[in-house]
Amino acid sequence: MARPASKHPTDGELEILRILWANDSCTLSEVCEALREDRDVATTTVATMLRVMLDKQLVKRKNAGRGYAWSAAVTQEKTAGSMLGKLVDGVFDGSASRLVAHLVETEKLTEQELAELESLVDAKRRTVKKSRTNKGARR
Amino acid sequence: MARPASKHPTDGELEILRILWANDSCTLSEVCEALREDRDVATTTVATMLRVMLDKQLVKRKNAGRGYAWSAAVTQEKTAGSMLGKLVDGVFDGSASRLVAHLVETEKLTEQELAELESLVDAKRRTVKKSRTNKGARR
DNA sequence: GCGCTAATTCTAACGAATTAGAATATGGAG
DNA sequence: CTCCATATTCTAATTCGTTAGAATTAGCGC
Repeated sequence: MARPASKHPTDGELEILRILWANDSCTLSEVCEALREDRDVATTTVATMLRVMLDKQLVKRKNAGRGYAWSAAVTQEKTAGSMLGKLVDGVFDGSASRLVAHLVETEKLTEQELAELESLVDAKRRTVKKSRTNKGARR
Repeated sequence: MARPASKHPTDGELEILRILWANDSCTLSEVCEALREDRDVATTTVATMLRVMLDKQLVKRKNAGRGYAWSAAVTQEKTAGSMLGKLVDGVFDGSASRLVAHLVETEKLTEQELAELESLVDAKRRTVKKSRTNKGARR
C-alpha cells in the first residue's frame, strides 16, 4: 500500500555511482569532495546514502585505515543495460530501434558519431548474419 | 531538505500515459480497465493518480457527460526525449552514441532492425552533410 | 422525479528517498 | 598516551509516490 522500492538506482545514487565508477575506490571524504563540485552536501548525508546503498548492494566497502574504502558493487554496463531496458519498455513500446531512430531524428548525434555508428552497425550485421547461417541461431 | 519532486513521470504515471497515448481520450473506467490487464488496482487509486498528474500537467481533461474525458498533456516524443536525455547524461557520460553502441553490442536489435537503422543513419548523414556545406550550419 | 451506478473529491496511511544534527568511535600526530 | 580530526552510526524530520476507504456528486434509465 505504499511506494515500492525502485529496482534501479535513484538519481542521487547514480551520482555517487558515477564517482565510484570513475575512481574505483574512494574514502567518504573523497566522495564528498567530488559531489561538492556540483552541489552543497553534508558529510553525514553522503555517509547515510552510502549505508543505504550498501544495503541495496549497489556499493561495497572494505576496512582501510581510519574508515572504509568504498567502491561500486554494480558495473556501469549492467546498470546502463537495465535502465535502458526499462526506458525501452516504458516509452518506446519495447522497440530499441525506435529509441535509436528517435536519437537520430532529434540530431543528438554528431556527423562523426553517425559515421562510427554506421560502421559499428555494419560490423554487427555481418557477425549476426554469419552466426545465423551457422549453428549459432540464438534469439 | 527532503526529496525533490521528480522532473519526469514516475513508473506508475508512465503506465497511465501509455494508455492515454494509445487511446487519445479515455474515461476513468477505461483507464482502469486497461490497467487491470496487468495488475489489480482500485478505481479510487487511478482517480487519485489522474488528479496528481493533472497538477503536474501530465494529463488534461474536459467535461464529458457523467465525468471527464482524460487525455495526455505531454506527447510521447517529448517525454521520450527528456527521459532519454536524462539517461544519456546519467549513465552514458552524455554520449548518445555510447548508448547506441551499448544497444548494438548487447544484441537488443534484430537483423531487420539493424538494416533499417543503417539506412536511417545513412540518410541522416547525407542531409547533415548537405546542410553543412550550405549556409545552414545550425546545431 | 428518484434511485442506482459510476466518477470524483476528501482524507489518510505508509514506505521510500533525501537531508542532516548529535553522538560515538578510532587512527594518527605529537 | 592524549587529543584531534575524520568517519561512522543513530536518530529524526520532511516530502513524494502509491494505495485506497469514505463521502459526495451527478448522469441515466425507468
